[in-house]
Amino acid sequence: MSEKIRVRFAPSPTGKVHIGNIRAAIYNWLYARHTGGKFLLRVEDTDLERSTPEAIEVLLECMKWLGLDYDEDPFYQTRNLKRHMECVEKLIASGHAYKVERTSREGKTGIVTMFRMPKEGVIEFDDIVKGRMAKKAEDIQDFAIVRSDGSPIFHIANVVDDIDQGVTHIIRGDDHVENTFKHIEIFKALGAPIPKYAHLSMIVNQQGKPYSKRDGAAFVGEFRDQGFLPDALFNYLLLLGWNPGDDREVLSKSEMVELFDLAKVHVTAAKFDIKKLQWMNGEYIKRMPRAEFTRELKERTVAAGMAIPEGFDVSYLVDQLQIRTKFLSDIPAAVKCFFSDDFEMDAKAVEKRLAKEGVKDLLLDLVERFSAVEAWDAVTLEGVVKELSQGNGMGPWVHPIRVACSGRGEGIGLFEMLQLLGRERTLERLRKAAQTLCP
RNA sequence: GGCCCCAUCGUCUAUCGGCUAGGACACAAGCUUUUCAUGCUUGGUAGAGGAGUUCGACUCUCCUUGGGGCUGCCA
Repeated sequence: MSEKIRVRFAPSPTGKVHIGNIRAAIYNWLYARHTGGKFLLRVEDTDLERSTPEAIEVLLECMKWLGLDYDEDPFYQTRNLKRHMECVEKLIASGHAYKVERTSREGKTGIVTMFRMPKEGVIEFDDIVKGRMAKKAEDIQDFAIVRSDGSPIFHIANVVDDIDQGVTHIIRGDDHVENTFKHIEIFKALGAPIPKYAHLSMIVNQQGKPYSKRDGAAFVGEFRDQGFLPDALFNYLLLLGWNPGDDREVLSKSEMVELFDLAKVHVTAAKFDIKKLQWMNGEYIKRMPRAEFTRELKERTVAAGMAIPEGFDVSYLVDQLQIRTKFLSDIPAAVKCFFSDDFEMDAKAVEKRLAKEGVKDLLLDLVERFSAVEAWDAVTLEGVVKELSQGNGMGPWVHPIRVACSGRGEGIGLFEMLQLLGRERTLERLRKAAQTLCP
């Protein structure tokens, strides 16, 4: 590759980063890393209302969270205003643009600068993902590039910035294909080389409409808050429109970089499937280094206002919990029964497992039997229940114990849980449940 | 309305003319000696419709239908 590849991610900061947008960033990043090119960031901050320092901070945070490191300093569109206007002057001087009085949709009348599209011929380009694209020039109207208040419009700012940043490949959303025909003419009129284009399909909802916040979490921050891992989100978004050509799905960053091929990106829109993302998240949690999961467990426990007592076997809990965890944010609820006596009793579980005839006696009987065991460990305790069940299934004992001791119908292995709880607390909870929750 | 793009299981997809159409998620059943999970096994469900090209079409061409995008002094 003789030409040095330069791609860019050019979002306008609005305080939230949409997954469709960040997927474009991911594809840009991967393409740059795969080809050894540069991944540039351009902040299109011309909407001064929304492009606050906070909004920009959110954007940078999201990129950092996902590991989308960029080369060179961020390029701020507002700082290139002078160049935009210089280019507009050039276009006017060369006859490619003209001023005219117009009335906007809002009814404001003023002088705007229009770009003059050719009136005949065909504008065409080879899109790396969509293939040959062509459109008759006559089908595209002249369009405004400077507002009546003198500020440059997206089309001119975007193109001039791409020229100034030396962008060679523009990888962006599908919704820009029509703009591309316009932008190509601007590049030509300015005497600049025309970059290569790759248009990415959109992420859509179950109805096939563009995926929006109405369809669920739509912004990167929401996924983070829900406990999704950045690498899982990254991996899932990548797979939404690209695959390595074999059956591999969970890929490391280096595999992604090595295998990514822009030409194999799909043309069709992909429906967002939260279920598969959840599965992917579980896969990533399972593969998480143990030390990291342990750290997360400790941090999240403390952050939820609980303390881990001295001598508590965290390692054993990690053994039990890591493979079962789908969301790191589920950790506090999953560990609460170990670090607090003030855990919620799931009403449905109580109804189903405790509020039944006979359960009270069963629990009290267990208290007695458990009191008698010498060694308080999972194997011994399981032995006790196994003996009681006489090979007919431990369900009748196991479920009430679980609910009585943890308040929930699901969790880590029951006897492992009792071992972690310790004799005193287990007996106490069984007694309490028998007395207060059973008929 | 005009212009552009798209079309394989419910979903993400493999297939670059030979297919008994493969994998993953989800779902169902079973196993892991009878808990919650994990893991494993098994199962069902797909090429929008119609012409054409070809020995042969999911793969190529055309039409129809359906879906999406654009058509701003938004980006």
